Amino acid sequence: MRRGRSYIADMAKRFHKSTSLKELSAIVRLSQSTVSRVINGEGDKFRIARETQDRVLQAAALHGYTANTVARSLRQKRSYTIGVIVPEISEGYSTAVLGGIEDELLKDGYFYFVVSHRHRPDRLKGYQRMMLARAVEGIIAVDSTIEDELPVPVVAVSGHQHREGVVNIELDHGQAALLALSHLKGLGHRRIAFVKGQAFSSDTNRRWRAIVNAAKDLDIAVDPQLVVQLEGIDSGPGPGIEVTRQLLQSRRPFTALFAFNDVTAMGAILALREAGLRVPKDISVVGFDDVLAASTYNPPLTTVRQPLRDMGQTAASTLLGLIRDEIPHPQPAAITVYPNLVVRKSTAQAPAHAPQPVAPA
Amino acid sequence: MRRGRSYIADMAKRFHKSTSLKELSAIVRLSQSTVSRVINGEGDKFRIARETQDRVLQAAALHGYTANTVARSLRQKRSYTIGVIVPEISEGYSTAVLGGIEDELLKDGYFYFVVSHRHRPDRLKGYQRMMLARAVEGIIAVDSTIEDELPVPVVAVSGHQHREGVVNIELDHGQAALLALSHLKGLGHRRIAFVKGQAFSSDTNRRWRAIVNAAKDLDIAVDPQLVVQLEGIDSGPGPGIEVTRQLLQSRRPFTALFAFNDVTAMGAILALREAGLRVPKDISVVGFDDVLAASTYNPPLTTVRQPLRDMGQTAASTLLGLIRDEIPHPQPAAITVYPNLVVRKSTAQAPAHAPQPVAPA
DNA sequence: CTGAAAGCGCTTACAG
DNA sequence: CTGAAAGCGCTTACAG
Repeated sequence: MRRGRSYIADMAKRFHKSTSLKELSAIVRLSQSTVSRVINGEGDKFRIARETQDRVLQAAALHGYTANTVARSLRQKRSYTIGVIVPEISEGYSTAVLGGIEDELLKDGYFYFVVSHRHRPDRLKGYQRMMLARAVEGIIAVDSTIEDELPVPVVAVSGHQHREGVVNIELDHGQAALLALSHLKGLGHRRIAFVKGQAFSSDTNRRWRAIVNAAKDLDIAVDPQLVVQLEGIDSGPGPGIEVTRQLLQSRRPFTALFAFNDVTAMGAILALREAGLRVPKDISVVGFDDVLAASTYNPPLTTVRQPLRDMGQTAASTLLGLIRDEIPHPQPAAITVYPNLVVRKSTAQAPAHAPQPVAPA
Repeated sequence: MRRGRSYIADMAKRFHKSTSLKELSAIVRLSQSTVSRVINGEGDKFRIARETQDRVLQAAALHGYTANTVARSLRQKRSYTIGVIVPEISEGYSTAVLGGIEDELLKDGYFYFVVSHRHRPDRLKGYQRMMLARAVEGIIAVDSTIEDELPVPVVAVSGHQHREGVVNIELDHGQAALLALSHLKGLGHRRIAFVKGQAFSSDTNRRWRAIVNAAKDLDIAVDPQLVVQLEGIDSGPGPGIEVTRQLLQSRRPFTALFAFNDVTAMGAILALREAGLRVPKDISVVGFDDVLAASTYNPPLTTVRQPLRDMGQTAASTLLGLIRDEIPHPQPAAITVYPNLVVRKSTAQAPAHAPQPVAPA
């Protein structure tokens, strides 16, 4: 390989040795033990002379000493790192949660690895192993199911894993369903279509049961013919468009649609519009999550808001608590978080008669 | 702290010692050296008997041995980890790039830390230090400027840092501007408004210069009164709404608007609509990036597509090349990547006369 | 109050 | 072909 004249400089930079504890202690003429203690803020605990401490700290600052985290990890058998597993990284739901996780983790000096399994079980398993080999102290699984018993604490966000040792951060789906359905009922909707989530999403069943219950309580009939389910692993609007077209094709009348999530709601709106139906004039649509794009969509989405960022924060602080063993046993199986309804422009008064699609469906 | 009866079990799990090299070698009655070599696939290189190798591999599989990465890192002075710095994690642009980075990195056994600086210089600096203390072997900066000379290679995605040792992955902005403006010109637009990016975004100036050049080439006049600039650090549609309102208030006629990015385009459309203007009938709007939401927006956005995921992949593979010193010197200062125009529904034939806002502006 | 020494779990010259 | 031993850079009993 040919190299230019910057090679030497490059190499020097590459192998730039940052000051080690050994060097620093030689400089201040103290043992590594003492210097280490001062650096780690245990100076007072060991009653090291203030003056000595200052000398150490100054020298450290002067030489830009930062402890090598790898060595520290090896010795302490702690990595100050956790692993986060999400289904898909380039996607609103996961990233909102990641934002919350970051807030909480970094202020405690923890870093995190992120991996996305893209709904492939082998990737999910493989990454678990790799993260463990990297000594992560805990794992946060976002909308992903960890099947194995892991040697570190795990917190599941929307995972619903009722296994000993995992704490779930879960939304109150009963509340969510009630919020959405009573809003729709209040607007006069009686014939409501439902789009269930993909089978692999752990929220799917819980939310559906909650909807069935809420419908019963509110005295709303759930017509099985108006219930469709998302398929495939595509997390974009495609599957929502698809099932809405099917719904339309069945010619079963409805005036409102409750989608599994916002992206699906957007897909549904596309399909409705394609069939010549107006939202919300002809059909009201309610989404779920309140992702960033929900408010700028046209029409802005009425949606059940999940406090995604809070959920990330809670997941992180809970995991940290678990790692530090600060959470009293028995550990809670779940921490419930509450949704609220954000009413925007995709819902309106129900029309007198359920409309029919006009365009080529 | 009170503990339930699962405490012992918990602790056992927490301190679960995975098999060490020492243990494994005791089991197979070989030295750690030999076992280590076999595990690392250097068995043949050291001419270790096939049979011996098999015995080692089997025992490793049986006892689920995985080398402790922390110890390995310390010894080799390599971490197989890189750091990624983004402005904001919960945002379409960065996450698309992250997806590409992940693809490339994980297949080579590398992991990455992500941190977001949220446009605060102190966070940016602090994170650099923390990542370096964690021995990252390289850094990818997404739309962020690294000012210091770092002891590891850095690759900048849309960073434009022409400093020795950093490789920039950059879009061909000249091409991008030409694509957008000739599309608009072809539709008969002559009075075009421009929304420039925030001053802190490193793309802002380059793109603007490219636009000015392309306009000259295409013989399109750039009216300074129709040029506005985004302000603040909000990465949502807010700033776009704001400046479009100002534009409207100036009552300077225009028939098309070229936004700095898709989110801004969405904000602009909101503001236009608020003023009673229809998109694309009255005003055509062109976005930039082609984030996920662009295609589902209403109207679906005509936009200049940046191959974000590819840019992430290229950034990662380039960084890996730099780390392994496989890239010939002198290193390229930049790797250029090409945009393309995605024509959707937010642009149309220019109206005969520039429209005026009708609603309370 | 401070230090000498062991050891975390690997990899890798060096020796045979 | 295989192994004994050093050492990566820390922290932390243990000793005084």
